[in-house]
Amino acid sequence: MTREAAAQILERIALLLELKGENPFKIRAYKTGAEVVESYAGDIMQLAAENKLAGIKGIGDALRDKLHEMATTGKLEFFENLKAEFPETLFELFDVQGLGPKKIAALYSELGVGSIADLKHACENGMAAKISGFGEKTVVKILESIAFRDEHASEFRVDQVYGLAQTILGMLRDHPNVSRAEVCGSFRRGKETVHDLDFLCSTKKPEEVISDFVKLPMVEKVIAQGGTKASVYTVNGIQCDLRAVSSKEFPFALVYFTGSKEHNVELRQRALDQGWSLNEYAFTPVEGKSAPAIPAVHDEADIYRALGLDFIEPELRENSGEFEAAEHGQMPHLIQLENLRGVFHNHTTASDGKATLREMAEAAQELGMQYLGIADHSKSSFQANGLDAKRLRAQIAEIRELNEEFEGHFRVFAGSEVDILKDGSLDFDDELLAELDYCVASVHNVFNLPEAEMTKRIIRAIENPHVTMLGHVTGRLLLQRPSYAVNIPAIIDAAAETGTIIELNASAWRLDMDWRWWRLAKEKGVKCSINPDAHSTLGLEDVLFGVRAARKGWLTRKDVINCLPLGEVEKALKKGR
DNA sequence: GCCGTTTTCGGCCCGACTGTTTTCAGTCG
Repeated sequence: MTREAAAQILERIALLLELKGENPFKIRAYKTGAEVVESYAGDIMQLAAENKLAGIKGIGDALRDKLHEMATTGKLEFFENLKAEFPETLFELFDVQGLGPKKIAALYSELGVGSIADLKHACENGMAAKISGFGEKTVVKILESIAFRDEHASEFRVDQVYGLAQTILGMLRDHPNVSRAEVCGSFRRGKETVHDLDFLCSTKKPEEVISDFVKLPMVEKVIAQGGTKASVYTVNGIQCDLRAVSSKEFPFALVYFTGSKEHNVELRQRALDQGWSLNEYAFTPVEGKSAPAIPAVHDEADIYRALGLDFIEPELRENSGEFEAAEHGQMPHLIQLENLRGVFHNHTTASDGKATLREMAEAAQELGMQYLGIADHSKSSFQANGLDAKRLRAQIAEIRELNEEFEGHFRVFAGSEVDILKDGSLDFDDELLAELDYCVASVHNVFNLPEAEMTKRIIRAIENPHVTMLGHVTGRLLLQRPSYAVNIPAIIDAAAETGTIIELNASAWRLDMDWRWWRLAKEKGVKCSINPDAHSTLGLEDVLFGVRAARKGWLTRKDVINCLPLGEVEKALKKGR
């Protein structure tokens, strides 16, 4: 059994015990146990199998025995028995906003609600509203949350499909009969969520490639299979399509299947203006029209060039200004992952991170970074073990001490992710903020303010001269929670005026501020910081998703402060201090 | 269920908000 599977079982035990109204501290012990199993540095399942878990904080006698059972037998009887008391689909109810263990327990025991479908039914027929503690508003909120969920039912965050996309692409490229292969569609365009993965390959033997594709180990169900295309569902319910074309057709098909539809419509119109028709296979002269000779096409750039355009990066193909830029030689030189020199906004075990300060610093160096910004939560974020003034000062001292070891070739910046309180004031006083190298200000509570009030709240925070950057501007969690009401253009204006950096939170859950706003921000002169918001050493690698979003937002290395080398970035963190 | 220890059981994470109820339980961060 993998550690992920074991951790999930412990988490599910915690949920079921909550439903049964067990001692909350016992429940927390299981949750902590799940965390430990997931993030333990070392092969915890091997240790569990060998009964060598003694001394690991958070794993006591009971969890030690349970982990041993899981590691050796592949299952846990205690969990099997517990699980059998409830329907399997019950877990999905925990995804509904506003539903916690108590309400779920009431719904289940009084109405037999055991799935989202049951829940929807019970809300619509008025039964749910009759349960004590439930009312009209609760029901409305539940239905809204279900609708939001339905709306995004077949969508996936990019982190959910990234590994799969790379694996399948690798397998296609390794196939003896495949010469070129690419992932197309919204994935290639760098969208924040996708609903399927579109693969394209060039081959002389399409049928063989297709037939091998549907037999890939991760394929669970074949939806359709023909001579040149196939659709399958993989283990995680992700739909993957493959199209096989000839080498000559490949560039045309690549443009066509990358999209967007709107981009393709404009592209085809431009081809027509030139006397050519364009489809996924070729340029063809339009009959009865005099047209220039069709040039040879070997790659996508040749197609754009033939139409008098500079190459348009896939991320920009949304028909939102890219054609004008490509026509006039104004395509931005988009930022690349390799341009990043450091990362801000990261957490450690001091608040809710899983790795220590030192571990984070080592991991950042391992990734080739020149600096690492720490920004643990502030005291109002109790749930995240936020630091109070005393602990923050101790952390600053610890960072200064650690920096001496690096002798200037690497640096940890001492920061804080300070809560923006309801009225726009900050969780720490100016005196303490002044002791930091930088400060990220973020909203973590009271999400339901009217737009004007929320906007005012955030602007007040960024007007503070100590606030270097604004964290996750809208608070959205992709596919799970919409953003709170906030006037983004007004925020951008205020950031421009005060010289405040806006974060592009690179966590695949957030990607916030959204790529759609970055061109405006850039025009106004607002700088971006691509922040992984890492809660573990692995989380640092989320900058990858941030760079994709930044590219989609037309950003270059000049727009992103963490492309600056160590010697220069410090200046960028100063804001009229 | 875990931890620490004044070695055998008491303490363990706080506060705001919402909607319901009428003083508070449940949820969320």
